Amino acid sequence: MNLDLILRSKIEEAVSSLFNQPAPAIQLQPTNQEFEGSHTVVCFPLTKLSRKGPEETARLVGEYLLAHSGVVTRYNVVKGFLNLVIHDSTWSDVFQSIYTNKNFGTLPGNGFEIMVEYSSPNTNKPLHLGHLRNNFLGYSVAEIFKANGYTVHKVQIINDRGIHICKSMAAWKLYGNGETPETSGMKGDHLVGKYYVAFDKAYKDQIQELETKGVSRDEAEKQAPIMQLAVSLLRKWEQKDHDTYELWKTMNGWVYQGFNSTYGRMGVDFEKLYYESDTYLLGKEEVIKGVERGVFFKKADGSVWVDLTSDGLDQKVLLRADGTSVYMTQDIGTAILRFRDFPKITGQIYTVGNEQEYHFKVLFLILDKLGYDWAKKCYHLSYGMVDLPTGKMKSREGTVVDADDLMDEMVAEAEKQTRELGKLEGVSNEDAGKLFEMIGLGALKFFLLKVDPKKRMLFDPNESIQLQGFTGPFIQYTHARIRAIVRKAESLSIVVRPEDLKLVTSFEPAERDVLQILSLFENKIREAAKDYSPAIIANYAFDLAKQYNQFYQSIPIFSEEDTAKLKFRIAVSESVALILKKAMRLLGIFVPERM
RNA sequence: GGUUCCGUAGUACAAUGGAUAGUAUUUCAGAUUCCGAUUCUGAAGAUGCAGGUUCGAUUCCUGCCGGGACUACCA
Repeated sequence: MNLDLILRSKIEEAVSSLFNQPAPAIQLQPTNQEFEGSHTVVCFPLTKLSRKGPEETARLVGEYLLAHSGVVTRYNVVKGFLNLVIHDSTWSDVFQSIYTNKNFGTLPGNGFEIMVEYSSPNTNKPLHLGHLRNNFLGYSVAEIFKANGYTVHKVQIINDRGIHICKSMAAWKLYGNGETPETSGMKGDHLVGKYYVAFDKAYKDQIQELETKGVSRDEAEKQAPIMQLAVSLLRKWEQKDHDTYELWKTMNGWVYQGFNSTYGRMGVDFEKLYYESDTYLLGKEEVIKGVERGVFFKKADGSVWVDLTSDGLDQKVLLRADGTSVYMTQDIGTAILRFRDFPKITGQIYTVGNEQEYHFKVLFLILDKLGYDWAKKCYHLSYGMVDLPTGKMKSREGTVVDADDLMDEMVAEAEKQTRELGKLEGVSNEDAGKLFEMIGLGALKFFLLKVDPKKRMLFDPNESIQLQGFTGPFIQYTHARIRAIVRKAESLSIVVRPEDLKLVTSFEPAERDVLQILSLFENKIREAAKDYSPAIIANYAFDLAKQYNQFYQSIPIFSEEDTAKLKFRIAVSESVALILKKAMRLLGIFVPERM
């Protein structure tokens, strides 16, 4: 039973019966701490129907609920706010339904199928801090949709072709001496990234050298030998030149190995991978068909464009004059291919940074113009950049934070703090290692997810790993401590049966507060899916943990004589632990049994 | 220039148009016979500026100030 929904329907009933008019949307919100009650109805909007003052209107609704709802035991009116006190027997019913429903927080299948794309890296360098926000966000949103009853397909598109990888290939050919991940001991993606950096350095040097010889900057950029090598590799690749193609495959293979180990550590997964090298040709076909159908047009030089001026945007190129495809062309192909592969999906979520908002606006418009009705069901899950306390993260300023390095640091910090607390007696090295990993990564994920995705955010590694405050480890700790309590109860042979809960007929305020927030979980999951925002779940989990700590502090459990009350409190603890666990799962945070 | 996002305590984040703007952290003052002292209680501290819409505005509208992103035949 969902108390929120019950109350809403009762209030609607009250309004329509009292004022003989259909009820408008009911504004129901949690009651402020300073007033008695748990739910508050905002009655100002109802005054138009009642043609009475706000307080009188609230009083009438309150009286009606008292007489007819069966769940309200008292009410009070402050200005136009109607504060409702829910009957303890109703709280008891609500709690029993949560406690006995092991699937609480997982809504039944709704028959819809969607696709979530996230990560989608280039293959010329390792993942960085921005990718972490992307991966955690995409993974979490996918999990949230699953919990809402959707069938979800997690995918990514890998930008495996183009000048960027050819740059790494060029530098490797010139300076690599046949170095491989095996001979160098480096992770494959880092090795390829090293040559991308080497390319950049050599390129800059060569430009400068040419400029001192009097060549113009534009010319120097084109003439630099290493750039010419990269361009020739790109051309050879497109002609499927054997050696070039093999080198490309080899180096991409190194990168994929590196990525896979990073993804494994992050705890994210994918059902299917798409590669641009497979989709760009389909995109090209679609564009050419579009020209034939008059959706696009060709300029004198042979390049193909789409005109979006009627939609308030510019003209946008789709094929270059030389017939090669651009980023947009590939994305058109990828989208179409995905809907062919998964004909039942009703929508697609693209997890991509907000610097590409314009790109996706254009992409969805183009797909719509091509006549694909699913174009309207595509959504760009846009997120803001992640800043560091030390300054902005920009690759050209050399302050990119590598994802692997950052995870190492977080885990090392978790280890340091845990050791300082001296909590590791009797824990094997292997278990301790797993624990540091759980805490370090939990801190990282929670910190990146607790902020509204669309906002630019500041990541402070030190703050994130604190075991107190609005952090992942605080949630993990609370869960671990509850599990310890439950184990203790089990060791004392205390068994809680659902019927035991009926014996508790009245609650302390702290108990009611925990029950109230417990009962909101399913609403929060729905809200999070509607807003594509794991931040809602993160905030909920923190509130629940905090509320539980107050409950735990104010009402000691094992010093009680009253066994009914004792069992009730253990059941509350179990339920909180279960829901914290589900919330952590939705956020992709590992769940420790003890810390 | 155009489009767009953002400006909330020292710091970092909240607030479907609702009550005295929440929470964390920091600082200060306290509590704890106990299931795990990584807990709890109290105090101090904020909506960039100017108008408008209304019973009511952090939220919606207009202008200004400040910051970011986009505005490539790059990906």
